[in-house]
Amino acid sequence: MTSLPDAPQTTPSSVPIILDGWQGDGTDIEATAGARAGGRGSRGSAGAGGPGPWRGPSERLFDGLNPQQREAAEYRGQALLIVAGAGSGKTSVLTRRIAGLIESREAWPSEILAITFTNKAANEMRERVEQLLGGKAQGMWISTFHSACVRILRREAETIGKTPSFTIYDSGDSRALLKRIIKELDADTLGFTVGSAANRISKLKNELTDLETHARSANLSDPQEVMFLEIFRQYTRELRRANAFDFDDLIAETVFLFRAFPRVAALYQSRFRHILVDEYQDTNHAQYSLIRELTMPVAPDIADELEAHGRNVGPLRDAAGVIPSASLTVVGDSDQSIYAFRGADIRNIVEFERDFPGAKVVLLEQNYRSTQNILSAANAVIANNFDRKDKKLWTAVGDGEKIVGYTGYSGHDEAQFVADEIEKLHSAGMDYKDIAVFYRTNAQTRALEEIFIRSALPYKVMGGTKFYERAEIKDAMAYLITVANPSDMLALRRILNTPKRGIGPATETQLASYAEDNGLTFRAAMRDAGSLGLGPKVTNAILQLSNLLDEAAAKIDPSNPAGVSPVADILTFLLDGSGYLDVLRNSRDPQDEARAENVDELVAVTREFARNNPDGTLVDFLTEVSLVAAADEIDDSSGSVSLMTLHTAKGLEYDAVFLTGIEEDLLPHRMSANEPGGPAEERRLFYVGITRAKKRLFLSLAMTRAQFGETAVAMPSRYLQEIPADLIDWRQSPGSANGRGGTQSRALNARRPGLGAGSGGTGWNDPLSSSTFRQERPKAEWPNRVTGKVRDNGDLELAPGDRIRHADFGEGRVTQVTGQGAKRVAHVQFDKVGAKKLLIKIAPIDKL
DNA sequence: ATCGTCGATTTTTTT
DNA sequence: AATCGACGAT
Repeated sequence: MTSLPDAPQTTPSSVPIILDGWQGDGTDIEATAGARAGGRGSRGSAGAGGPGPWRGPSERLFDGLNPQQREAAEYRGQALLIVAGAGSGKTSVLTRRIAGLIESREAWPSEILAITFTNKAANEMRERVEQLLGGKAQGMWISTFHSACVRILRREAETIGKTPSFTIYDSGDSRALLKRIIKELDADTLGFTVGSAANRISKLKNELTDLETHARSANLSDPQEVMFLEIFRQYTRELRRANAFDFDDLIAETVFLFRAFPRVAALYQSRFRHILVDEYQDTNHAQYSLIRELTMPVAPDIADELEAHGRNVGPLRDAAGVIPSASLTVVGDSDQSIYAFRGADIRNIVEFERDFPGAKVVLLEQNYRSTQNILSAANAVIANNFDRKDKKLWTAVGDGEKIVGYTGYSGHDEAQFVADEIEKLHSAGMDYKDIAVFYRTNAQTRALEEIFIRSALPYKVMGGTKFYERAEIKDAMAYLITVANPSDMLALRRILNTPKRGIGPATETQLASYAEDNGLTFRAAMRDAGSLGLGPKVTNAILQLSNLLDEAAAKIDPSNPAGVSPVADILTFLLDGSGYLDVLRNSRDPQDEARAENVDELVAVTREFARNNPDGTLVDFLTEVSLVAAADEIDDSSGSVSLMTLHTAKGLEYDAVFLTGIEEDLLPHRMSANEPGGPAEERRLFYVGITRAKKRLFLSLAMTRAQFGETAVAMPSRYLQEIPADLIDWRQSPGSANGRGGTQSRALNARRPGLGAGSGGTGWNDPLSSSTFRQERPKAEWPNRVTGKVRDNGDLELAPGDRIRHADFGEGRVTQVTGQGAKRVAHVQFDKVGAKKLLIKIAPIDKL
């Protein structure tokens, strides 16, 4: 840490003092650290380079920016909208803008609030800003909407009747709660499902409609409405009793907090002077409102109050005594809006200029990511969405290679194509980590994974069945949650009889009614189990669990003279004391072994957490875990191919991208057909996928796809025809692959008149006539058909030169064997289908 | 209270 | 195909 020159006059001197007031509950690690250090981080070049504090940011910061980017980074004003096409370098602009504000002394780091879409993006942005500044810039808030709101809510919890250790319910928890409520109310008879109720409640919260407001507008003569109201009421009540917020509450409750307590709002309004929001096109109404609240000026009387409470906001105030609103920068691209289903409102960005009169708009159209062929495809596709401002991405890097297309017979065939092409790319020198495979639905991973495992391709599935959603992890987490937040009945109920200790539903009900009758909490009732007149075995079990939890609670009690234990210790204490791990290890269910390993992995995660956050508390850990997103798991150094949904792919880029399942009913998805604006949003999703690719783009689909265990015929996606035919090199085109003659498919494949450079024909750039095609590959024996069975070849010994027979690929000769033990891989030159790599243990092969 | 079996239901995307 | 819940036997 280099020391900083004296506080510059241009910087409001109030800031460090404001920060002092933020140390209250100690949950704000960064701000606290920043305050102790005098509200600043160390800075390399600021003092050394410029002669005086009034100078603007140094030239060095803007190196390599094009004129538009530079304008966006340098503009100073109340409101700035950066319309940033895909790959146009918006992160560079944002980071330099932040670094410039700090370096020129226009702002302290603690006056910056930057909102990103994922934690990963936040961490990257923080790193890049610190890199630009040549040191740590402590006190900046760079985080997601949800993380920022949690920090605010934990700090202000008491104001709204919660404790700072409130639990965050993820969607799974919300659904579990709703399931109980719906069952209790017999609401399913009125057609309610967990999903529909969860959706509706989520929508309402995203619109900032709370229970009372909704009750006022509800039609009480409709029994379904009445029932929904009751579900909503009970759900709200249970959350309150559990001292918990759901995901949507995090945003909505923060807005309500600000609206109900202007003085609390003023703390944040006066602290954050520069607010930057990334992916603005995906903000929903609640998030929009949050930004509006934060960018409100502070009225003179409230500012007086702040000063009366010792916050020196004087230097911020104008002649009328008002603290003017913070400056707002938003970055977005309406063509990449893909979250309407969860309330994102494209109008937030489209109407930004109306919302913030006098706003400056900067357009970034030059793309630094992809080749022109890829961009031309993207432009052509998105041009079919009508009500949009025309915008054309362009690049200076040249055409690059053509897009490759492939139509498989089945999802497995398609997956095999993907695996083969990845192998080719890899042997041509491309790293696995620079390759990604995208799909519309998580269910599509199955076929891909099956083939990838057999091909011994290193891959990683992002999101999907997340680590933290596994039952054994949720169990272990429930122990921790119960310790941190004893009111959380959902968590307590989960561990009550996990592992099995003889406390069944009947006992649970007795405990609950005992608690009710005596005005106790459920936990207190457990401590009193002796006076319930239950069997000695059950009584003992309850008391044992109760003691275990109490002892664990003592370990996080700050008043405990022995000090606070690290999260890892608490977790192992709970796992040992409850016998949870022992039960898994001694189980004869083979899957339990893997579960035990997962739990061990969680312990490792807690250790890692302690390393990264020396002062991190149990609540900090639980928060972090609750707010991890699929994209956060991506480890750039992993050396594996990344598999993810198109939604998760947003904001990422890869050298080579495979877009799979480009079929009707999948992309666009069947469910989107009825939604207004659905097909347009699906097109944007396709557009987002295309624009992730830097050098190579592969589009693939299948003629038949397995779903619900049945195989259904699939049609090529309408969006495929929107790409000019000359951009795609079809290895196996839908035209021929679909030749079997459905009139529907012909209609879909027919070239619309006047479109494209087409010289007529099918419209598909078709290298294989359908007759040769079928002759070569008779439908009866699809070369890449895959049997769903998992085999175990045990220790089949193979050596170079051996002849083998593969269930799908026919006969071939082993050329090489690599790898060890269960991961032994045979390189086989097949007579008919060429070279493949196979995982010996599970490949459907026999030695001849 | 626990375990096993049968049958229903499932798949859109996510913080 | 696979998971989840309901129901019935121990």
